[in-house]
Amino acid sequence: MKERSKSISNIGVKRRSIILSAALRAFADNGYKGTSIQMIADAASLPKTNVLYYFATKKALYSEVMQSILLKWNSSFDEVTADDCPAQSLANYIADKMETSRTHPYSSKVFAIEIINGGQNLEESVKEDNKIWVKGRIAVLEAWIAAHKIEMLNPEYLLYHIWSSTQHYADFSSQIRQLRGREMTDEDFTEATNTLVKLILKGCGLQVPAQYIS
Amino acid sequence: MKERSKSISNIGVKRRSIILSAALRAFADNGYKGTSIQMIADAASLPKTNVLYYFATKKALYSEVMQSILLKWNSSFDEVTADDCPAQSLANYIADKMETSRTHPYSSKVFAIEIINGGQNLEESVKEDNKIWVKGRIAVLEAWIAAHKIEMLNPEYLLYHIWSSTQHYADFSSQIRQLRGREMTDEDFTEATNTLVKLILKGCGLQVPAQYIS
DNA sequence: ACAAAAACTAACCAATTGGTCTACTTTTTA
DNA sequence: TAAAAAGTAGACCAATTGGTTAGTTTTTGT
Repeated sequence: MKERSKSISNIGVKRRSIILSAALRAFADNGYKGTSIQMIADAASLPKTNVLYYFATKKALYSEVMQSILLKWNSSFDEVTADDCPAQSLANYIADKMETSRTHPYSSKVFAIEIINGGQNLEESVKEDNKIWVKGRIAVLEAWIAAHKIEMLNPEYLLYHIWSSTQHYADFSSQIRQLRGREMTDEDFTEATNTLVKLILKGCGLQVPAQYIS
Repeated sequence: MKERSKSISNIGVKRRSIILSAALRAFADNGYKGTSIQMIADAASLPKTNVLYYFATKKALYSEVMQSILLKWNSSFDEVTADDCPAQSLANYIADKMETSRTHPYSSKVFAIEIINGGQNLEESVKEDNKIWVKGRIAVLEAWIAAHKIEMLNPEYLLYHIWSSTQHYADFSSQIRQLRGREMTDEDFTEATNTLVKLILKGCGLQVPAQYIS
């Protein structure tokens, strides 16, 4: 059995992915400036020059980390239309975002720091794409409002509300851990998700889908 | 009229406060590591050594910035008891936090970055104080739940919900600005506050106080 | 087996950083 | 009014940083 396709820079692909993981974690814990290439190299058990062999500059490495983050952030809400059920769609979106917070906390943190610091390192195209996405989702929310399917409110603020309350569980995990004295378990996340779904859906005057009632 | 008390190192007090302001802003925009003493000195129109004259080390300066932040974060919710009206108390708390986001965005950002990065630079006593505060507030919320004044839910998650959704307007202001194409005005903040109050209070099964209906 | 391509790495470098030292000026105090 | 204290600031330093160079080792296709 040959393994041609596998062998083409297979090792390179693996190393790159190891470096990207180490970098993601390091950037989340220390910020862009607070992370040195040496730290990433150490975390990946590689010499510094090897990291620079795969990623020409620190900025380039950071950019790729950021890109890999944004790839993970697709959700079922992307395809929701005005014909879909608001309660189900919003509940699923909240649950999706909470799942991302649980499984990819470092991604959320790196993104958060980037935005807090002004998003200077985000490519303009990424910002524009996001703007388009938001416009589309707001259109759906407005259609629901017009059809009296959800309460009247500024849809923009509803989106911010969902983003902030779900991402909080990733970004502020250290504070949450400190307050409870232990890490959030999977069960805790389920309870938190159901609480959020209930709070937000009731806030919009919607019934909570059965699957989100604990 | 003499001015004895005023003259004692008056200039020092002023300089220190100017440096602290410049440092707050710089830390918010660039993170701890991303901020150099030189940057702060430039922003304060002082030579670098002058900054180090007032603050022995960068860490010491950062600590003082952090302390000044936490001082600003008192709110009427601190004194709320089980006898108070949940709807009014929670609505006021949300409005207080939104007002802090509006008037002290840099403080919120520096604090957020600190927590996201693990809170390594926060003194243990600060964390303990916060833990005690949270315990006290949770006790009040539990009393409200027991008295059927608000819906049954995990009070901890309600607190996180309020923190995250209000602080979002400070921390993620660059994203919000990008999406709307302009800064949030005071009127926008009022609308956002009222929207949040409505969402969260309805979520808890409470009536929105008249003053928060736009 | 072997040449080319890919992967790796030690040694090195210029720039920036936090911080010190020293000397000077201004302000306060007795 | 003179000494002491507070404030200002240039020159300097060791450590760390991102990045380069130049050469070696390993992998690969033929």
